[in-house]
Amino acid sequence: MPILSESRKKNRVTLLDVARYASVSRATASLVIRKSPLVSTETRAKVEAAMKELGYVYNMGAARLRADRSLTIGVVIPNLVNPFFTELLAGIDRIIDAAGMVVILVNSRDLVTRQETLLTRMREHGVDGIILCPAAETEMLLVERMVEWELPLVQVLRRVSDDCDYAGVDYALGMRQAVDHLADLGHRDIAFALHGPVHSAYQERVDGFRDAMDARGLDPGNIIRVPNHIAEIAEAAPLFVSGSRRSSAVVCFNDVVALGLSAGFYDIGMTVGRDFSLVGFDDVADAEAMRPRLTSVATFPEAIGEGAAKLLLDRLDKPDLAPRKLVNAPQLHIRQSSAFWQGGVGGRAQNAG
Amino acid sequence: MPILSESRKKNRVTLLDVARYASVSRATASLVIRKSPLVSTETRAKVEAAMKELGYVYNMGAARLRADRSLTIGVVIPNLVNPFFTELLAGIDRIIDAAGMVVILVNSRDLVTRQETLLTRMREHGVDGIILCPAAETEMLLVERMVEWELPLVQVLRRVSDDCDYAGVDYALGMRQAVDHLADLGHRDIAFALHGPVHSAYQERVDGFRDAMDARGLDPGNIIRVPNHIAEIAEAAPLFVSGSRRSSAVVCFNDVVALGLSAGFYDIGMTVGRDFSLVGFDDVADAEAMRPRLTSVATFPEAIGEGAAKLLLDRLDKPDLAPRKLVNAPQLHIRQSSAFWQGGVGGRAQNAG
DNA sequence: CAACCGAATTAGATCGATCTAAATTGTCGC
DNA sequence: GCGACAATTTAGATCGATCTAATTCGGTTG
Repeated sequence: MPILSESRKKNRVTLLDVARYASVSRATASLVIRKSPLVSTETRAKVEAAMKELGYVYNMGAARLRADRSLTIGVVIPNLVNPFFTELLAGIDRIIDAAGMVVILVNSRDLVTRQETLLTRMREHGVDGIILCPAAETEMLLVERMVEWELPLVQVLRRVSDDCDYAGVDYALGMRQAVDHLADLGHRDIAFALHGPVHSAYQERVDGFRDAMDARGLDPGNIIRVPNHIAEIAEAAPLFVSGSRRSSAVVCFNDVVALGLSAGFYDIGMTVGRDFSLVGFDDVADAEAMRPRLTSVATFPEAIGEGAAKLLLDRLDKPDLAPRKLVNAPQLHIRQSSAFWQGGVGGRAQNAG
Repeated sequence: MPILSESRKKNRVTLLDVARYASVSRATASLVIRKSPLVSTETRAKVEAAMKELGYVYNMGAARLRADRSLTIGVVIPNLVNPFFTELLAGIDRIIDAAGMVVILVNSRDLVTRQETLLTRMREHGVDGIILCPAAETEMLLVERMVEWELPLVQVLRRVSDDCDYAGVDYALGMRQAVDHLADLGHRDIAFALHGPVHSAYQERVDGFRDAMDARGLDPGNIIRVPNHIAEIAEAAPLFVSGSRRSSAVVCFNDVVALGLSAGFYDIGMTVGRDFSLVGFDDVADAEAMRPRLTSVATFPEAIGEGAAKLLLDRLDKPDLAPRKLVNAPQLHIRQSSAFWQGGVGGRAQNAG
C-alpha cells in the first residue's frame, strides 16, 4: 500500500490558513471558493488574494465528504483498444470536462465478473454517476441493482434494462441503409459478416440486417462468423466467394471486420469495389484512410459519447426524471468499396453467365 | 452544479452502523476493513458478516481525507484517438488496476494551457501520483514545479525534465533499425516523412534518422513534412517520387503517416513493397491488418504503459528514490511494405537506367 | 498474589471542507 | 432613536473514515 511522504501533509495549506491570513472566518472563505453571491466583492478579493499568496490547493476529498458530491464520474468500457470506444470516450470526456468534472476510466474487458468488481470500486470512490457500456452477458439485474443504489447510470451503445437512460444508435436503420445501398447497386446475394461477443448491439445489428433483407425480398440467411482477432479475419474472406453459397457483397458487423475482409480479398487477388462489394459499419477513421476507401455506415461514436454524458448530467440534476433514450440516426458514407453488381463474379455468376 | 438525491445520503450505512451491528467499536471495524492482523479471526468474521448483512459500502472519500491517500492516479494524454496512446493507456490501466487503484483520465489535446488546468484539477482531486505525456512545448518548469509540490510524477513517451522518472522508447535505435533495413535492401535515397507537434520524441526520431543515415554514409537531408490529419496525408505521396529529389524508400515518423502514404501511393498507381518501400514506426494493430502489410518498428506502447505505471507505484512506495529512466528497445517487424531496391523506379532510376 | 506481558479492543481526536442557524452590521422608515 | 430588514459574516456541528494512546483481559512469572 503506497504511503505518501510525511512532509506533504505537514505543510499543507488549508482553508483555515487562508481564512486567517485574510482575517475572515473559515465559513466565509468557503463561500468564496464556491463562488457564492453572498460575500461582498471586497471580502472576495481579500480571500482570493490570500489563496494565491499561500498557494492554496482545494481539497476535493474533504469537500466530497461533507457535500456528498465528488465531481467525478465513472466510465466502464469493455475494450480500450477498439478505436470505436476511444472516440466514444473522447466525446464523453469533452462534455464531462466542460462540466468541470473528471472521468474515472476502467476497462471491463467484456468480463461480467470484472465489471462487477469495478462497479463496486467506483461506488466506493464515490462517483456521482456512471456511464456503462455493459459487458456481454450482463444481466438486467445488475442495472436494476444500481438503480436501487440510486447511483445515476447511463447505458451506452449496449442496452440491458429499459429502466435506465440509454444512448445508442439506431442499428436497424443503419443496416437498412447498408442493405438498400447494395441492393440498389444490383446485388442480390448479400452476406453478413460478424464476430465478437453477443450483446444487445450485436443482436440489433443482426436483426436489422435480417429485416432489411426481408424488406427487399432478399434471402438474409447467409450470415457468417469470422475470427475475433483482427489479424485473423482476413483468412475468412474465401468463405464468402466459394462453396455452395457465394455472395457478391457483404455487410460487415463493424469496420474492423470490413478492414480484415478487405485485406483478405486482397490476399486472394480480388479487388474490393470491383470484384466484390464491402460495406462497413461505424465509419471509424480507418475507413477513409484505407484503400479502397471503405463505404461504411457512420454511427458517430463521439456524438454518442457526448449524448451519454449529457444524459448523465441531466440526471444528476434531476434524479427523478423518467428514463430517457437517445437513439442516434446513422448515416451511410459511400466510398469506393461498394460498386455495381458485375455479374460474372460472385454468387450471381452462375445465373448471369 | 449537480446535486445528489437526499435519500442517498440519508440511509447510507457507515462503519459505525456496522460496528454497532457487530457489537464492536468503530476502530475495530476499521481494522477489519483494512485487513489488519491485529483483530481476532472471530471478530473479523463477525464484522464481515455485519458488513454483508447491512450492505456496507466503503467510503474512500472519508478514508482519503484522514489517511491522505486516494488510491487514485491521474493520467494525462495528449490525444485519445491515436491508437498508440490507447494501447499505452491499456498498459497503464492493467498495472494500476492490479494494484487496486483507479485511473483518472484526462485529455490535454496537446495544449499546454489546458494541461496546466488539468494538472491543478488532478491535484485538487488528491491523486496519489500522475503519469504525464507532456503536451508539445511543455516547459521544464512545469515538471519541476510538480516535483516541488511533492506530487509523484512519471513522464511517459515524451521527456521534459531529467529530474523525474521517465518511461519511453529508444527512438534512436528504432531509427537505426529502420534505416539499416532499407539500406540493406539496397536503398540509398531514403526520405523521412514526419508530421505533428514538436516534442522530445519528435526530436529524438528526427535526430535518430539523421544519425542512422550518417552512419551508413547516406544523405539524411530529405526530410518532408506531411499533413497532420490522417485523411490528407495521402496527398503528400507524390512529393516523395517527383521533383528534383526522388527517393525509393521512406521511413515514417509513425504508422499513421505510413498508412496515409501507403494509401497515397496506391492512389497514384504505385505498389508499395515493389515500386516503393515504406517503413512505419510504432507497429500498431493496423500495420498487420493493412495491405500490403506494413514493415514497422515496434515500440510496444502497452509495455511502456506498464513500465510507467510500475515506476509510479515504486515511487509512491519510496518517494526519495533517485529519478529513473526506463528506455524500451524497439524491434523491427519486417512485413511486405519494404522490398529490395528495384532500380528503374524511384530516386535512383536515372542513375540506374 | 502482585506485577507484568502481549494480544485484542476501544474512546476520542482528527483530517479539511460544508452546512445550519444564529450573530453582526449597516440602512431605512417613522 | 428604535425596530425592521436585508446583506454579510460566523461559530460550531458534521460528513465517515483513520490514528493515537490508552484500556481491557487472560495468562505468566517471580
